[in-house]
Amino acid sequence: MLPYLPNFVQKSKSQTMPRQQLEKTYDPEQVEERWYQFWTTKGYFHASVNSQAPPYSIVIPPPNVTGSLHIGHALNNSLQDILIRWRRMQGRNTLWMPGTDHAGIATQIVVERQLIAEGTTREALGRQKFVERVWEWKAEYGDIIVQQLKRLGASCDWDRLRFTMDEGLSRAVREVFVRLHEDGLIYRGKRLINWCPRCLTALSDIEVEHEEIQGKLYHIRYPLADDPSIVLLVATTRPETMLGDTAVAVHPEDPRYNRLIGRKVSLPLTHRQIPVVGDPILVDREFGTGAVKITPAHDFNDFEAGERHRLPRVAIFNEHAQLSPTGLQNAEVEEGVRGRLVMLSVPAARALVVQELEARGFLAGVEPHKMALGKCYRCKTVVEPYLSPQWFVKIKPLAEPAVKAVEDGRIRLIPESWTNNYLGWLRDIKDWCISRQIWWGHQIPAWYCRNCHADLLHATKPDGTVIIPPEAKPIVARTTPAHCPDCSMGDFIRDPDVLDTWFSSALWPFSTLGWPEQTPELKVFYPTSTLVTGLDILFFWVARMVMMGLKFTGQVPFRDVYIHALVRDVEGQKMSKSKGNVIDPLSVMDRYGTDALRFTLASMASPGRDIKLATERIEGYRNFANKIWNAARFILINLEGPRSEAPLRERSLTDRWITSRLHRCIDSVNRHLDLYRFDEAANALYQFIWHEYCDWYLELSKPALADKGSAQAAHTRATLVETFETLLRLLHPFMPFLTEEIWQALPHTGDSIMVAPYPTANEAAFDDAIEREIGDVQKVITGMRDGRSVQGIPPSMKLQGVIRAAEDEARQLVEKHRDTIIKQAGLSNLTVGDMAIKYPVHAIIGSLVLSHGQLIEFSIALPAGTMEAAKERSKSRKEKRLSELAAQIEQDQKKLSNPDFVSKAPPEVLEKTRKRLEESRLEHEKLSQELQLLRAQP
RNA sequence: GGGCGGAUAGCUCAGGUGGGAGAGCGCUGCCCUUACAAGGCAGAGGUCACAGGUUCGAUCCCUGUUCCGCCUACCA
Repeated sequence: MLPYLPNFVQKSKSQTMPRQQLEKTYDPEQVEERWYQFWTTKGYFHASVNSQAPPYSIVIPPPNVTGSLHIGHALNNSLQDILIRWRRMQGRNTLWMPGTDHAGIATQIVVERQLIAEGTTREALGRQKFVERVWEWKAEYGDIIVQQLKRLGASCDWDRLRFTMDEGLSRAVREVFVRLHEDGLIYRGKRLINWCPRCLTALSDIEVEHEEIQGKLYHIRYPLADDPSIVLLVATTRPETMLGDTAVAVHPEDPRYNRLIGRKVSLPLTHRQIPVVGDPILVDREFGTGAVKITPAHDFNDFEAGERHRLPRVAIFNEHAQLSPTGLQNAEVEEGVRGRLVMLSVPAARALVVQELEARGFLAGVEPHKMALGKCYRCKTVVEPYLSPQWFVKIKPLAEPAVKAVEDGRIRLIPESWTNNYLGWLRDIKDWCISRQIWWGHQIPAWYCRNCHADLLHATKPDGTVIIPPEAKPIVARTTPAHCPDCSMGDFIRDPDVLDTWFSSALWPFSTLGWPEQTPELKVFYPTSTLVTGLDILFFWVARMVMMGLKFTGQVPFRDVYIHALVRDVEGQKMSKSKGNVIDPLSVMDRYGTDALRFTLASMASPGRDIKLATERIEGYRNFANKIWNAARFILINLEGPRSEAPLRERSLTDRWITSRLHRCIDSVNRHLDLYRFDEAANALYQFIWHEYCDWYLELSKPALADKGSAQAAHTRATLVETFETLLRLLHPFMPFLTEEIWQALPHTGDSIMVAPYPTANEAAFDDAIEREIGDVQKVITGMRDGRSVQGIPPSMKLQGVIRAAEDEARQLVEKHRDTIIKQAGLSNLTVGDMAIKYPVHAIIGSLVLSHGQLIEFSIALPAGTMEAAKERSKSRKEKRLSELAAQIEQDQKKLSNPDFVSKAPPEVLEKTRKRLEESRLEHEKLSQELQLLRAQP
């Protein structure tokens, strides 16, 4: 235990310096690592499968192994850690399952870049060597993000750290693939998919980002084959694809064109003639010219139209999205143009085709047109629809139960407003393309018999990968098959594709717990309790986990899904390295401390709203940490002497007051955390600690502590320790390091604050009467301070005060607290009496109404000679207040003279209005008198 | 094109079930009052986007408008 003694204790013991000379500011740097070490060695993060306590579990959204902690991670994981620490302190058997994601495309890109820097390439290395290289890379850099999470204070169960490419998780992936295939929910087919010509792989629909751009709509003339005088005008945004057209569609009920259905047009720039077909689905009569070209190999709608009309598919682009020689040949493009077109990129091809069409009079017009452009979410390259054999998950049968689970409340989305989004997406979901043409990832467990496919398996890609044609028959199995079921030979080639990274992520909640084994972990911690995630991966990840969880465990993977917002910069812009507006959480932690960062993020996590983060805000919470630090210093300095064991009711009014307020704060924090209102919980803590505990309670406690030997001091010391220790526990989930550091220095029981019990509100401690009474005292003090502040009187100048009140009750209150008022309002003495007693000669006067409606008047004497200026300032303030009151009075009078209001408003509102009116009148009358007095004076 | 969210103090945002507008930061004034100048005390600052409606009463509920985000979509 000794090496972990906090700074407080070490310093005050090891050096004989007086306690007052403890560090004045909190230094997070030398605190954080020490306590994290301590927690880890003590094994506090580890969850037990043998515990009898009710479980609470969260699986981390696995960050990419290539990742470095960004502010989004910081938010996501701070919130998770708050929940986990809160529940752990509440006594739950808590598991926070950590891990990382192999991030197929992203990781492959990183390692490829490294190879290029070394002067070699992935292709030169070959698949096996390349994958080895990625593993080496992972071994070296893969846990950077893990270290960064630790820096953030994340209390993950690191003993259980997982990786999506681990053997266990890979086994789960294979198992799921095979079972889905057996159930007919996975199939292979040649279909049009989204293709990234830079990554050279297929992408799923949601991996395509749509960007609205100002494009052009081209009108092109297609003359009838047997009567060139008749021209069909088609409209397109992609004129270069016309070379691959295999039909033109018109609406069957469009009188302008329907007589042309069944005839043929000559496709410009080619030797081909293509049919005119009628298609009510594809064609919108209102749009463009009412006639559409059909290019089944390069457009999703056209692909489907092509199926309907059994049209041939002419693919003209290669995998790099360049016009391929064979494509152009198949398209029967005129020889003259073909030579100039070959190997051109899409934009170049478009320019040339348009130019050529125009030169020959086929171009009828160009108009501006807004359209959406699809881009690869990893590299931002424009995505092409590309015809190729791929693996798909038939998703509808999986989506339906996932819809139901949310509909019937087995899964709750928070905030609820995302529910419709989620449901809408799932109800309208399309099959999921899961194969990727990269090397890093889970290779698809499908094999092809070389013997049966002797003629089919010869072609290879430039990187040496064998091309498996769509008609090849896959054997899907958990391990390499021994014999071919058809020919019983044993020579196989494995499908070279790997699975979409999100395929393995979808299994995360149960694969990390050991599935398909029925492990104790799975029994205890599944379904998990809460998932905390950003809305950007609601579809990518959350929806798919629900589908897979239900399919393979029969249970939902989690009960609550808390969806937090994105972190943006002050301007509301998405943070990105290229814009240079990133706030790096690591440098924030260096500069302001981890606790300040965590508290900032928590306090800004309002539901359904993006977080616009400014460093000033973080600085503010760094100051908050320092404030707490100094409150702790104050308490430690004043701790000498016995502490009373007396029950609360025997303690002072202020002690009872702060206890009551503390328990309201406890109540508020717990309630808000229950509702995932991290912001409200954080704000309640901030408000209470700074503005009630420090600003008032610590100040009010000073006189009581002055006489160390007094019984009063013993009571107050006890209250200080009890309340502050409780407060630290209450704050711990938000600011784990600071609270541990201080807690260890305070009298406490237990080894660590992180396993101490979380405070619960004791309603018996709530005391309305005392809160009202102290509230009145605060009002009097503030009123008198205001008076002197307006006159610019320095705090060091003690003034004579007089308080008058007509009612005994009010005078008694003031008498009871006279010492407090004298001290806090900076008075030299205080005279209390009825309305007959005199004010000092040079005095400014004020008045206020107490909580029970009694009016009190007060005055503070000013130094001679300052009266003239003081009167003016005082006058204008009183005038202002007077007009406010007048407006208030008028408003309330109007209400109360309205018979509808009196008869229809609820009684308590009526009562409140009457009381307010009465008090306003009282104060108004008093103020008028004071003002008159001021005016009357020379 | 659909869907969702937002518009409240100079800035960033809170404001369960309608009943005297709040916080943080910033700003102004006075203060080094031995826990804290990363601080204390006090203060200024708002036709709650606009127009209607419901109601005794609307920042809150309803309708419409404008502007701004986000998600989604195959209108060539």
